[in-house]
Amino acid sequence: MVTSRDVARVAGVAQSTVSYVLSGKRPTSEETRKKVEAAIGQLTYHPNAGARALASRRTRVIGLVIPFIRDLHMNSIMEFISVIATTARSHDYDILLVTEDEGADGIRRVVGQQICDGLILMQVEGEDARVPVVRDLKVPVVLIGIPQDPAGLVCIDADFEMAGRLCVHELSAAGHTRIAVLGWPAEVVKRPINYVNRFLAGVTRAARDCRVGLLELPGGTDRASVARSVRQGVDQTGPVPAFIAPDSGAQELVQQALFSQGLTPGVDVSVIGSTLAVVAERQLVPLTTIDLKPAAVSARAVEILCGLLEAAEYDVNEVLELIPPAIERRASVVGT
Amino acid sequence: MVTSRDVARVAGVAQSTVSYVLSGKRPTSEETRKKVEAAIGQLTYHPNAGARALASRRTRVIGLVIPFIRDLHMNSIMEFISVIATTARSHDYDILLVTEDEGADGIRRVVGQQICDGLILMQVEGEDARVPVVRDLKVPVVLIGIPQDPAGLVCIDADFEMAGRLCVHELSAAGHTRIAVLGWPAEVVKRPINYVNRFLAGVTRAARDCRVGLLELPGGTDRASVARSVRQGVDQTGPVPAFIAPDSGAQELVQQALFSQGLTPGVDVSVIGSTLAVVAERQLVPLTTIDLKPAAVSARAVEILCGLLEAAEYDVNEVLELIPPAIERRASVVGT
DNA sequence: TTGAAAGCGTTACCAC
DNA sequence: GTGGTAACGCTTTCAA
Repeated sequence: MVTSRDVARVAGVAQSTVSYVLSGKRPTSEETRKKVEAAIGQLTYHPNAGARALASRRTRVIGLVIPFIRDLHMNSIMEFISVIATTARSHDYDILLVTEDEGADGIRRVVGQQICDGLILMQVEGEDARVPVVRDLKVPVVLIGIPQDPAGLVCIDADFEMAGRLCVHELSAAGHTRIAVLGWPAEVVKRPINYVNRFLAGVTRAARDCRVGLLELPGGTDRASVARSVRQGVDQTGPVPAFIAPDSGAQELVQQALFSQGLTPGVDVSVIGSTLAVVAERQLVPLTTIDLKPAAVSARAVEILCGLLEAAEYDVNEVLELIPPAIERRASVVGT
Repeated sequence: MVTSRDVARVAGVAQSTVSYVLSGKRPTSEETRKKVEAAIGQLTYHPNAGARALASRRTRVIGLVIPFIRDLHMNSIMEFISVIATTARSHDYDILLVTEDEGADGIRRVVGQQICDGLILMQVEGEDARVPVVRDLKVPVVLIGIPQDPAGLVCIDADFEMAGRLCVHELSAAGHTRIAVLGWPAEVVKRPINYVNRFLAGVTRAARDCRVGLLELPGGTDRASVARSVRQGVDQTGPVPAFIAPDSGAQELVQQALFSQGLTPGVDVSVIGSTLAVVAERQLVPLTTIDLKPAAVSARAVEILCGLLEAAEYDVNEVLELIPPAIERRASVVGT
């Protein structure tokens, strides 16, 4: 392995000078910098990460705690990871995976071993076992998702409350006076996942503000239960309501259920969806969608953490940042 | 930070003894081991990863080169990552992410900086830009997927050839004499992805062996083109053929297309699928499926790499290991 | 503007 | 079976 000593020898300077040229932490003459850079290129020198971490007490690695695979929203998780890794690299950080099934010990281990400088927690839920662990860690941590008690923590998430409001306002503006909102599947709802509540709170509040009638229907991931809910909404007395399908998995099923009721979304009935996932629209009639911007959320999480890591002091103030969703009109929403 | 010196002081032994107790690289008396372990527990000591890497020239980190997000098979990618991370941990290794968009430089960087001891490359294609880079790296590398020229490389993948054969044999045994096989979508086929060819080679060979007629139909990810292909298969003169739907994304569409032709899979027509993905079966009539065992493939990749890492010598012999798929009969396949 | 040298916290060799 | 100590390759302080 080629070391900074080799570079120094070739460049005819001291080893420390090589270090300073690389870090820029002290001024160097144009001449020596050239010499050092030439030597580095010639020898294809890469500073040894372990030695650097040992001496500088900084690893330039971020630990990413990924959720245990639970077959829900796996593709969205992949997008998060991909964006996080890329954004981290643009700040000269690497990503180390910590699987959730390692639990609290896993988190304490990577911090204890000083394998990474900080942590990002993905998919933080209302009552998350990881939260108490990270709360009194002496490294900066950024949570994606808002736990029940975010006091003293740095959290970021999509603004689900706003997403709910946008859905209702969009439909109301199109002339709808009755809206049916499908719930999330039971697997999601039974755990205390805050974004569900935040979304529904937004919907409820906007419905009140816009004076539209609200019908909450059970959600599901299977064709039968979604079809049942849709039928229930259609069978109400009065005009056919507009539908809000907040879970990406259900959107396609909603379409199909409506079609089989003789209703064409975007023509006879309005449907609006909001999703964290890169929903595969290929099979769908394009519709208005609320984009919760998972990429923006992930990128911002990294930016925030890198900011904390570069800062001199770690005495972090509580942060709660919500990324506003974008509304994507891919087809006009019609009135009933 | 608590160091091994602190542990040594508390335990009343030499620092080197602490190291040896941890590594087990030399015999220790029961008594001192107890003392050291007690001190470690009491102080919650974690060995510093950087110092350890520097001194031992081993990081106990595996670099995982993940494919650039291309919206195809993202959930299967997530399963791979999850299993790889978990398996690596069970061998006391951590996973560092290297995104494919960092390219050759990214790979050379992590190896050069000695951030990791070895590499796993996911989703290796026929002509893969990463292959020439890793070919002459002085760290062990395991490829998931078989490149055009696997000479001198350690490769592992699902046995797609066998999967193709199994599909045909299964249908032939059920009495079918005509089989229609849907291709992969153009996005997949236009790149030289070897597994597609391997699967089709298996199908072709088995069709010849079993003397069944073979009809190759274009694949697709949209409802229209899949429906067109299915109709084409059904409209042939003679009995309705059995269908092979190798791509997970198309399976659901095939079902729907058959239904709308008045054919019920498993009753009027046979369909067999093989998939790398955790296919969402929720909307499907359960059918016979070829399970390509992505988890087994990923776990084995890690096992192989760990084996190479623990071995004294790195002079790796070429390896090409194929994991046989499992056939899952979730409904009987009927004859035409 | 630059060089010399003292750590950083391990591992592993050499004595005993 | 155990202790002392020289690396490992870098960062950073102190002198010049």
